[in-house]
Amino acid sequence: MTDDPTGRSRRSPGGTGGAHRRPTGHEVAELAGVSQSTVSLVFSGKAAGRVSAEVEQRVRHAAQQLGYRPHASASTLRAGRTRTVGLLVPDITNPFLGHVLRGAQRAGRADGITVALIEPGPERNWQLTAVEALNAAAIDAMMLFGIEPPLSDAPGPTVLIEAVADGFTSVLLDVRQGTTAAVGHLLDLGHRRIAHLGTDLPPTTFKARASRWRRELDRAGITATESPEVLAGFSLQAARGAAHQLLSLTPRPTALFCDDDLLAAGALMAAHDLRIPVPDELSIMGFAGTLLSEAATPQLSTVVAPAEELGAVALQTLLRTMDGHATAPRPLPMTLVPRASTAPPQRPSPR
Amino acid sequence: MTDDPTGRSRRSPGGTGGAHRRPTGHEVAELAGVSQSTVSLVFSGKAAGRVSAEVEQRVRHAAQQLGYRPHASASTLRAGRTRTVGLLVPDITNPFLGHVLRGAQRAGRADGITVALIEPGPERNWQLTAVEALNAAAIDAMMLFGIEPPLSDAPGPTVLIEAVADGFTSVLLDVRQGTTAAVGHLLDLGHRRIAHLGTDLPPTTFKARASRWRRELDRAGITATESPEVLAGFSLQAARGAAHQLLSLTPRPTALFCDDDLLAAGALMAAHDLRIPVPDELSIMGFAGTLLSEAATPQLSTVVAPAEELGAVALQTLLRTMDGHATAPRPLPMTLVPRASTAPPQRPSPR
DNA sequence: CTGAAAGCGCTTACAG
DNA sequence: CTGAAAGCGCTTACAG
Repeated sequence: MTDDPTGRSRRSPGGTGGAHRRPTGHEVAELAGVSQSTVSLVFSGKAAGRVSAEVEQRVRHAAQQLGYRPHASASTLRAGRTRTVGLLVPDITNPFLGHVLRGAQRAGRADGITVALIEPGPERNWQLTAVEALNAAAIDAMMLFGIEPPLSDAPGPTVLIEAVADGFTSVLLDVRQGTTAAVGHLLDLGHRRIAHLGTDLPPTTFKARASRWRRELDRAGITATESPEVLAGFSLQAARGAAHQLLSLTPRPTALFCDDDLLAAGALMAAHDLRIPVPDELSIMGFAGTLLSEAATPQLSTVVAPAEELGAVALQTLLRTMDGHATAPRPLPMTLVPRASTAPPQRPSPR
Repeated sequence: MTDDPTGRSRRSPGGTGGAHRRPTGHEVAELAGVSQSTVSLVFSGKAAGRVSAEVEQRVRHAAQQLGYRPHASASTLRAGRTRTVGLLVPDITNPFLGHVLRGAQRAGRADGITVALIEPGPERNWQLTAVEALNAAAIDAMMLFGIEPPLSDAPGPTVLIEAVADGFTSVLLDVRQGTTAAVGHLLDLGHRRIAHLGTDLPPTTFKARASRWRRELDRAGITATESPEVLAGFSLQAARGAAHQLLSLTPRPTALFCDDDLLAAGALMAAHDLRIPVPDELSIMGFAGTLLSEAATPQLSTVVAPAEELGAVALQTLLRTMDGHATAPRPLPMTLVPRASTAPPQRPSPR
């Protein structure tokens, strides 16, 4: 009784903001002339068949009048779940991420699920961060983006996005199909000397591009000599350097298949350095369909990943995992978007 | 006693994950041979002068052994604050945002503050979203990025980032100084016909660029006729179109000062369309220093905003606002980064 | 169909 | 310096 936790009387400064005390379920109950339990039933969506339609109406109306919303923490504390899932990412500034997050958030909205974006600090690993978030009961479950956990047990329900590891459910892009589309586009244009500007990052998704690229060329009867490959670090400058190597080969490749738009942007820089006109003397294919592919000059032909859908499907898959029905969804198809960086090779490639 | 909220026994699936029950403060207390209150004191950082060093050690050790972390929701419920602040943004895919969020998160980490990224859905306005988050006690306070609220009262403590409105504390980039640096760079290179490719977005930050650009040219004795201006929508294609206009003027501007890297990327496309070599016959200045400026071909000279610092300062300012000491920090200086898209005009501009 | 009551795990005056 | 106790606002069997 002597007790007075006035956390929210501090709510006023900033805007001049009304320092209204939050109404509680009790107050709503009083106004509606029902018990607090009934109010809870209505707001937790468990009213069906337990509260009469008429009473539910009265409750909702009273709540509306008072501006009531259930207190998230009280609910979490009692029910043992936060209805928040974490999206752990190695790099929060990844241009792809915004769309994935948006897709996941929108998919969760209907079920009242919130997605929290979590980036482990530079000094911490994701495992530690995940365990802490789980232990603080800040999240119920998590999605790992582009992280391949070394061991098969995570501290809680987990889904991997664009990553694969033993014992985990993955939500993947169909990069094989995407690669086939990209390389097919170059073949259709008449290219034969199609080099691969890849990256040496560990995730499986990159290896899949490399092997599929090779397979498509094999099928077209193109030899390994005609189609060189260089693996670069995942950065503009690394890609630029690697592209320099590729472009100083004789005969020079007429097309570059790049593992990502970022690498393609680096290749564009290299072509510019060497005064090789794109697409007249060199075609460059990106991969992912980020803003970078649109903003590049010339605009990059690329294979677009359905980033929002990826996020949405990941969230739905995670929800099923939490229910114990873990089923991996089929890989999401990518879409070829030919733009200005690809064209037929200048003359039929000498054989 | 009949009561059994087993929220966390569901934690197992996904990874094979250990379904350890979370330890409570009580269990830590027992192991350490102290009361639960003492454990709480230690973990809420209020131990100084209230718990002996020796006891504190014992508590921490016991906690470590059990893997204890205070339950965030229990703490929130009791203390009346979440230690989470919202970062409300109109567009979660803005390439600038990642850095701002990172800065804010890192600045908050020391104080145990978490930053939640919130994007109102397409159909909802930010006010509604903010009120809901606040009412659900999901956040204590918020930062609005690039949103200028029409009215001076927000539903809770609020700080504006790169936006200005009556009655609110703002955290700003020094875009005037940035503009001076950008335009000064072009003047130093010898340009006189420096056009402005601006945007018609409402935030004050854009108007500041326009007026400062004009002022710098005035000071250099350059007339309005020599320095045309076009305002475009904030998109690549809009910028491309606007740049076309600017570049078909006679005499043609020798330099373009763009309000943002995105617009500069659009200008680069227009120059490419018209076969105007950059920087030989046209210099293009970006603004912001996003990935776009690095990935462009040629790389954009730009004025770099300290995005992480912006986020960090915003968070610190918000914390002070919540304490009632609202003081606007001084605008953060921007840094001129000359790259490959600017060079002296081809010949001394005729006058 | 509705209500009374216990209890989730903390924080916080207060008493000692 | 330490502990006992109340209570934050919900959810959830259980009884009626």
